[in-house]
Amino acid sequence: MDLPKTFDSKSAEERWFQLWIDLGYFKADPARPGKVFSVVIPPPNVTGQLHLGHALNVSLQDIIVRTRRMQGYNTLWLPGTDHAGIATQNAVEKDLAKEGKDRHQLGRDAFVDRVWEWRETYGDRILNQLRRLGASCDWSRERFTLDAGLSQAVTKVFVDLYSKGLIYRAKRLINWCPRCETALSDLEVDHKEVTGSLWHIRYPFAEGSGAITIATTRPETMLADTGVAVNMDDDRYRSLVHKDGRPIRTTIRLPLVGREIPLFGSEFVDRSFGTGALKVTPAHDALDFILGQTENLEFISIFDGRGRINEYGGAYRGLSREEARKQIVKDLEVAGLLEKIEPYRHSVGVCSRCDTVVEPMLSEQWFLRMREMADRAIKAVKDGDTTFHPKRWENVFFNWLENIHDWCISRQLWWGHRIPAYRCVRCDHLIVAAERPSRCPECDGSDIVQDDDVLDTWFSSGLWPMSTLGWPEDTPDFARYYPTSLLLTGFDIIFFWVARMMMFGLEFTDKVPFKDVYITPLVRDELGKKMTKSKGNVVDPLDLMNQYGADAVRFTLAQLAAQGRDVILSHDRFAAARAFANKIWNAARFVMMNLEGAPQPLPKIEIASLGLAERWILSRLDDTIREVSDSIDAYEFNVAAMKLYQFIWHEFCDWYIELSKEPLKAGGEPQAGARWVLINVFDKMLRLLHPFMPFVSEEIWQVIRPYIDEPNLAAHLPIAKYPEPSARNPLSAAEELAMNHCIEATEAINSLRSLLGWHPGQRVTATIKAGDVKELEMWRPYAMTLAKVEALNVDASGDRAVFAHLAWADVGVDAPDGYDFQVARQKLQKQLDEVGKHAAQHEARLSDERFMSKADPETRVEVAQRFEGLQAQRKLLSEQLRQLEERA
RNA sequence: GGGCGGUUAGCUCAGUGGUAGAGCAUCGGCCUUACAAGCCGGGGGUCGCAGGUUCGAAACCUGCACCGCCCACCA
Repeated sequence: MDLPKTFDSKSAEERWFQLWIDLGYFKADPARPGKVFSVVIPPPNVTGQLHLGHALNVSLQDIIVRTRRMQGYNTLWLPGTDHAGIATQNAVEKDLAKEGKDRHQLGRDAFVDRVWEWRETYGDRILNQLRRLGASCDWSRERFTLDAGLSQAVTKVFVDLYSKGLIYRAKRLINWCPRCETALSDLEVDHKEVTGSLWHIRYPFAEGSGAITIATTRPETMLADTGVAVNMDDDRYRSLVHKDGRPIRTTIRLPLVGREIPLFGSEFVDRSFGTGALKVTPAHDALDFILGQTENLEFISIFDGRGRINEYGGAYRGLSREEARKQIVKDLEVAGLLEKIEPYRHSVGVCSRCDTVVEPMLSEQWFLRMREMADRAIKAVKDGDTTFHPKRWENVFFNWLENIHDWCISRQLWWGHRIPAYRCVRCDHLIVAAERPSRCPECDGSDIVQDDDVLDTWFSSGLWPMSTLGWPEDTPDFARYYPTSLLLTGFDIIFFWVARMMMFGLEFTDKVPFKDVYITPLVRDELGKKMTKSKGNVVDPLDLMNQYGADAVRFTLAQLAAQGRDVILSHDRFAAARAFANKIWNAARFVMMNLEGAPQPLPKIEIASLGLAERWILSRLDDTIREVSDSIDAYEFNVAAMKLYQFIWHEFCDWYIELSKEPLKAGGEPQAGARWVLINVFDKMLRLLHPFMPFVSEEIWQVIRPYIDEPNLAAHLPIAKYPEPSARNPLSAAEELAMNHCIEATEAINSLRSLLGWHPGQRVTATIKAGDVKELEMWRPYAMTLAKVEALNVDASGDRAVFAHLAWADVGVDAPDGYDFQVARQKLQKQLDEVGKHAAQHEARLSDERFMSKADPETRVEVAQRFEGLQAQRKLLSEQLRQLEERA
């Protein structure tokens, strides 16, 4: 069969993926017997656009999922998307803004309809992009966090946690985003360094004269000040808060407002900061909130939901925080109370979704008590029920859970799971229930309204491994596939997601939701920078796939995914992976070229009757099978990828294909043997490669498939049996050694020729003589063990095939005309020095009593052998040098 | 302020106690009927710095420097 000269990745991707789906290869069946391997995908946001983080994540998952499936596991990889409450709502709001509208103009119902429309339009986009990568999910089981079943799980969990007393309602200081107009959890606040100012403001005492100067970065919040604090040990202020060893209170008249507020001492105040005096705004600052509680201060909220000054702000009412700040500073200056302004670098909290500076606000919200659940999650990991890879992430996990605060789970958004809490309009009685109650159990009133708030999007994500499998129903899927085998995700959502799944899983099923957690590194650009839209350094995986093919993208990401490292992109690597795909493709062309007229399938051949080279490559294949599957088991994707690369390119292509040319030409038994080995190795190799490069492997495998002799041979690679190494090594120990020496000797000959300046370009003729092993001996004393072949006359033009023959033979080489003995002599001398140095090192070691008594015996033998080899090499190099000098 | 990770060839990275490695780049030589997206070869590294442990350290320990990240209520 004729194959085109280069591999067309695009057409292969389109053809095979659809076919695999149509044939149902990725469909999981809980009724099927066998060991289970189950994974739920970290659901991308519906608004999402595929980025390299997804590509890495999905590639690695697909590698292990495809491997397990081929290994015969009952495999489920469940895909889906997350409604991503705040993110999606923002995206749709932005879309609306283009039409000059905002969500309030639409109203809640119309807005939510609009988001659903958005979801219809874009929700599948990212999943299609994952398919483009070749993700072998069971696409018939696709889930969405707002699906009916998943929503029921959310409701059940909320109601249960409420009845257990773990969910409660409380008025606390929370993070408020004035743009999104919702509460945020601590995790949803990013911290950003900004250059602001430190305003020094004089706060006059209420009685008598004088004032205390406070320093603040937020003068506008002074409208809500209800106290001023100093450190009680601060000499400057001690007399103001202490008298005769007893605390006293000095009263301050708040400028611009006129309210009287107390001055008090507190250990929380840092004497060295600013003036050592702190204005206290309990309703708008976390530290001040604590001070307000301990000092029993008044809590005044000065901002409305949009961050504007509210009705308590008097003349400043209606101003934004920025406007209020300007105006207040100006007014203070006019009043002569502004002492000075210093530039000051500090960090502010911003909404991680819209970058708006968040406002700490006093607000009544729903909270989830975390302590007990967190302790259980910690214990589960400590007990080894769940293991992180790499292990160090466990410490990050522990650290967060140990210091966990209660989780603010309510959001004042419109897009998400509505909180199943209801209130009787008549008597204000609160009812938390799965179904809307028709009557108030307290007053029998029928006017009942549901809580307007929705749940934090991570509340439903936290149930993902359970809810997607049908929980709380006891479905066959849930029974069979929960707990899942592996969670593969990025470290950035360990807190948001991994920890919460652990806690919910343990709380509701008494089981960890996953046995292993593989944490992927962060993908960075070529300069090592995090890829963000604002930096404009985002590399689109779709572009990469178009340029290099999906296989090359997957393979490269696997190669770069060393544990514990950031992934840094390198276009060279993608290009190299594409070249690799093409290399395999061309190897396939070679094989097919040489199968003309061969029977289908090829008749089985006794391993023992095969030639040495044939048995050698089979032996190397066995090693590779072991190494690749072990590496995958250990989640060392980069190691597995490198082993495959090395074997396929540098052993199979560079060596075996060259070695096979001779027997293929010879016909008869040698040809049949070589053909069988080519097909056999290629087959196994493609099966190993398939999880990494599904498309090129399938494309080729289909072509060679008719020649494969296997009972019940699978129709396609995704369901083909994963290779296992042969029970017995096809090579004897002696043969293995000989073959390795053969390769080394060949490389040595090449090296020698280069070293001595006999470049292939000079077209020297080498005469290969059976029986005379001088030249090889020179380089490798153990070359004596090489197999003997018939004498050949070959044109030594630098071809691997020719050298393969050289390696099989004993070589004598004559110097060409015009050979520069001087240059050769210098190079040889350098080589000799090098070898001498190594030999001396070894000799010193061997004569060192401490080494001989303390090193383990194996090492001693090894060193002794190496020393002997070096000695022999030195002797022969000297001899060669002597000869050269003689001839010169 | 606490914690984590990194520092190995020009670049991107493997290497966890025994002669410093790979890919890419570079240089020299090859169009050789699978593949020039290829083949053969060369050059290039006091393994961030300083101590320590050890017969032996890139690797283990201590300290330091620089880069990056995470957590934290310094106004």
